[in-house]
Amino acid sequence: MERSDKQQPTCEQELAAIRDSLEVLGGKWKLRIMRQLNNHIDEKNTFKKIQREVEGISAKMLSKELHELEINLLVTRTVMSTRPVTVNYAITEYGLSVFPVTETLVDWGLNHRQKIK
Amino acid sequence: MERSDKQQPTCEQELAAIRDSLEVLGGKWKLRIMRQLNNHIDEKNTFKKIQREVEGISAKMLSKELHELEINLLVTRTVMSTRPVTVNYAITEYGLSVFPVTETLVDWGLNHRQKIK
DNA sequence: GTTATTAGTTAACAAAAGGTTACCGGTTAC
DNA sequence: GTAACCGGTAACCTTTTGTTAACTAATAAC
Repeated sequence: MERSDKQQPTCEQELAAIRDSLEVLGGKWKLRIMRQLNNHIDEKNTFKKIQREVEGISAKMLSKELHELEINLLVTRTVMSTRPVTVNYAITEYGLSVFPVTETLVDWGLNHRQKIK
Repeated sequence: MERSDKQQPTCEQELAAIRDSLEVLGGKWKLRIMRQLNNHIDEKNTFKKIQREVEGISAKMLSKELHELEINLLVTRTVMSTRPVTVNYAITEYGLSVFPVTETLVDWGLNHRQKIK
């Protein structure tokens, strides 16, 4: 271990890492929600506001997806003492790390659409 | 358009591109198959050989996934005139373009596992 | 003729993901 | 009191995804 302390992951570990990434970022809504929060990062993003702006999502799915994003430390949930009570969701510093990943997915997807058209 | 001929994709186009990427590369088996083919790129990779080496995959899924990869120009399918007939699958030049994408997924996934442990 | 091999296909089923509707508790405005 | 707004939850249904087991056609070895 002269050049680095990092172990090379095994093939199995790499496959597990891909599964982890796709589990946390995959599905129909997670990245849409993340992008929505990121595009309005200076504003208050309440549950209802997100639901209005992420087109087509139901309360059930939004609730579930936000909870999973929160567990994965990508967003924070803050109950505000307004009346009626509102809940603010915000991207975390760590949550910003998903955007380089999504960029590679965007680039590959755009290129692929050209390729197979 | 002074600095580039490329149009900036709209938000909708970016979301569509992410969907495309996840559709082509997502699911339980596609990236496993691609990695298996890439790790044995100098060898003949027949249907049965792939099935033996991609642990747990059924003939039905392997058949379906290979067909989809072929449609997306990521692998080629070649019927060999051996007896009994065998079919060789190989990654295309274009197919290699998925590996930079998978690397970012691997890196993010490995980092994320550290983060939430 | 029987068995084994390759490369699949088919049908039935189970599990996971996502959608729909109705509803709850707390609060405020009318 | 009634209706509306917020942030959900629960039950149920549909669609998508993946699994299992049985089967085919062509060839070859015994």
